[in-house]
Amino acid sequence: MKTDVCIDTSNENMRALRDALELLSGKWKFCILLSLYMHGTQRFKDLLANSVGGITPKVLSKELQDLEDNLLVTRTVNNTKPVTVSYTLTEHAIETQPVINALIAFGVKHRTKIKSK
Amino acid sequence: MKTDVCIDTSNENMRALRDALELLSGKWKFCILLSLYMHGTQRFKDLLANSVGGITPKVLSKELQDLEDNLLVTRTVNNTKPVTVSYTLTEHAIETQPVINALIAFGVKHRTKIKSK
DNA sequence: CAGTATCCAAAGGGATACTG
DNA sequence: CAGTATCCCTTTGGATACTG
Repeated sequence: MKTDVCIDTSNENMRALRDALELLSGKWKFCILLSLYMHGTQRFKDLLANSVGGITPKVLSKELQDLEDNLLVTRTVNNTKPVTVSYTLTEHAIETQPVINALIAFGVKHRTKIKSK
Repeated sequence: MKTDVCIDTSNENMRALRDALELLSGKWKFCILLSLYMHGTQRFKDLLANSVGGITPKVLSKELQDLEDNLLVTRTVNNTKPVTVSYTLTEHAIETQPVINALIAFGVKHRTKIKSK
């Protein structure tokens, strides 16, 4: 007798994948990270109006908090008048770079693939 | 005078990233793909009960249709009694492998990072 | 400027039962 | 076995206005 398919809940890869998705899945997190990669440190206003097109302040605020809680971005209040706030990637955020690069590569290839359908 | 920050809507990377996310974001798509990578061709029942823990038939059905529409999986009806259906990754699905690997790697590292908080 | 508050619509997803 | 159908709840996200 043979147990043919193992249950993936007990699988480490599946577990790690689900962890990653729980944090990063959704419409905005990767876009924010990419924007910070490309432009470096940015202010709330810049993320809102320029680099992450279409996001609203409420959503951006919430996404940035999630990223901060998970040690992927740092929030810095600047001594300016009026006060400005800067967001920067942490060292740990480097770990997301391969994911983003792979997603972009897939997006590019997928576009041409679907076009030729 | 200097235009300091470009609008990312016109950026190819951001565009590709958003395309990829539109298709692959969510709780299940990557899990289904990973499961097919690990176990090879599988039947609906196996994906449902064994390899993708927790998904319901309605959702699995819908996710598989999405993946099929986007040329990532192939659906095959087998000549058995009762009828069975097999799902296999397409050649094009190889393009998602780097994303999944990167997500898993991130998930592993992120777990240890957050634990030590 | 950097958010929050409020309100609301749509999508995602789960439980359960049912069908060919 | 491989799905669909129905119902319903939660989450996500958008519009808009407001505050320190």
